[in-house]
Amino acid sequence: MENLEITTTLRELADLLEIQGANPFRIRAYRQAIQTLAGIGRPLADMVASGEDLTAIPTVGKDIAAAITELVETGRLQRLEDLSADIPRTLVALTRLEGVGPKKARRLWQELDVSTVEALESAARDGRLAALEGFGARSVEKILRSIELQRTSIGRFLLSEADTLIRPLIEHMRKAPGVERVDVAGSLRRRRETVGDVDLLALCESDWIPVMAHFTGFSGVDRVTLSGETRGAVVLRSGLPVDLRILPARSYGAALHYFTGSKEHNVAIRTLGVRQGLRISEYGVFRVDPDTDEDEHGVESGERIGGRTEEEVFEAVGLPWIPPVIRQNRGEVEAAREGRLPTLIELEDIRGDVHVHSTWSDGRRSIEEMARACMQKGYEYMAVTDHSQIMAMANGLTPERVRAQAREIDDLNGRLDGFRILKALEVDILRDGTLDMPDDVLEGLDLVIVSVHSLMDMSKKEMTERILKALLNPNVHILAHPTGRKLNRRPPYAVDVEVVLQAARELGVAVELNASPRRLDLSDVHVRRAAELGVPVVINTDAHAPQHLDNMGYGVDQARRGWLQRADVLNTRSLDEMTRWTSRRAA
DNA sequence: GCCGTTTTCGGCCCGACTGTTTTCAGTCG
Repeated sequence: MENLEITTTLRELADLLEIQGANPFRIRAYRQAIQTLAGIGRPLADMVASGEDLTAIPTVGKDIAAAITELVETGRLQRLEDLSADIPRTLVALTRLEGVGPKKARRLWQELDVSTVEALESAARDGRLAALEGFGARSVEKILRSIELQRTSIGRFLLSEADTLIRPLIEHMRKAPGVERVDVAGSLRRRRETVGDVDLLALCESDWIPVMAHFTGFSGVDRVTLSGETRGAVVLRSGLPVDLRILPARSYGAALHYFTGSKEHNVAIRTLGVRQGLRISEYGVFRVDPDTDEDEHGVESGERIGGRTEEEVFEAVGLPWIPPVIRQNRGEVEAAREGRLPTLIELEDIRGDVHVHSTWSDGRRSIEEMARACMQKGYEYMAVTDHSQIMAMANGLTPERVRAQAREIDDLNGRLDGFRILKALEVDILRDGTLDMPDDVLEGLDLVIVSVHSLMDMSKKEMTERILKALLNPNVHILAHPTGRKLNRRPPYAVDVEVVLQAARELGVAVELNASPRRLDLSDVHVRRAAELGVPVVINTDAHAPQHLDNMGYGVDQARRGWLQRADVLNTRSLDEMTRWTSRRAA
């Protein structure tokens, strides 16, 4: 059993306990353990198998260790099954809606007999919900809006989740009889921010039947939805649907291209082929024989002129290989034809992370630990950007604590060789656009990030003005997670991104591409626009623990989807260039 | 439910905001 499955199960248990009204600290204990477990790179199943003491993991005690062991060994959790006999598990889905928490979910169930999102929607529409004490017209409206959003994003997995969930199946398929290689295609290969399913390709020149049996026989399979000779489909226990196609070498590149998509990109490529008398399909590139009747076109009729590799497919239509991340039919075919494909930024180009939290606010590790983790990545610098004081829950910094933190950073900078910690803050943009920190404090910092964490329901006009006002403060360098969205959870707040980008250009402010897989904010489209406008983009992880620094790759993927090149991204610059840029605004 | 002692029970981050209230519960971060 995967770590993600274990944490997902424990999370469901915690959610149900909360709806039940259990001791809040007990629930917190579960959540803290989930948080810790989510950051553990090693498979818990291995630790169980080798008899390691799981209670050695901080926040994991006797009971949670036993739960993990039970899950690994039996695939089930008795206490969750007992609990769900009393409380419908579907209530958990209600708490995913904005404005509905455990208490309201419980009341909806007990007082309206509503236990599913569908039933809640009916109750909202026929007036029963508004009649319930504590609910009014506005909350009904908010709930309906949230249901609508959930409906459009339902069944989609975060890119990071799909990466994790598919890995064991790929390893499994690499051991299938006669399989020479296995590749990911589809939206996962294109690194889309969320994926609905995963497409796998397997290269096999021998008998395919045992390969398909190997696939459907994988231990993580919940159900098999399709099992033919060349194509199979399963749903994993995690809910992730996976398609497999088995192909011979002569078609493999064509299939990889075809199943990588996007659909729109494929249409563009096929159209190019048609003009040159070519038929391009997942089986290969074929020269159409004009003497052959239309209905005599078998899948492999005509002269095969390519298909072993993707390069052959592109070459057949006179193009260089196009990176999967930009195969969106957003100009890449034309750019390829004209020899002006971008040289996309790479993870190795990144030289620092300038949005990192520490235990001074809501981070989980000290500044030194975070800095050492950055050094291990080969970075030259890191900015500590703890929260400002209005983020009370996050233990935000007062001006006094900012000064105290500066002394700690000075000390560390004196000790860390070849690395620099920048004194910085993530300052909240208040309702009126002023900043949650006096200017004289900001003036003493190396770097100032500003962001919105409250009052996200403002009108577009108000929110845009609020952010613009914040950017006008000459101490501000970077606008973090500019739209506030959380994938599959919360829509972006209403803000005119174009106006903000224009202002950023005028004022010399950079915009962040927040690399957290849950945010990836700005979007590919908006970062591309930023680069087009000449607004520097900075890719940051917003790390609250060392392992979050690994999310940089997700930010880079997103940047690549937005066509960004190294020069477009601020934190590809050296420390000297970076400090020159940060001191420029104040000058 | 976990942790750390005060060694076996008490403490565990809490302020802002919303929508509904008329004094506050619930949600969010």
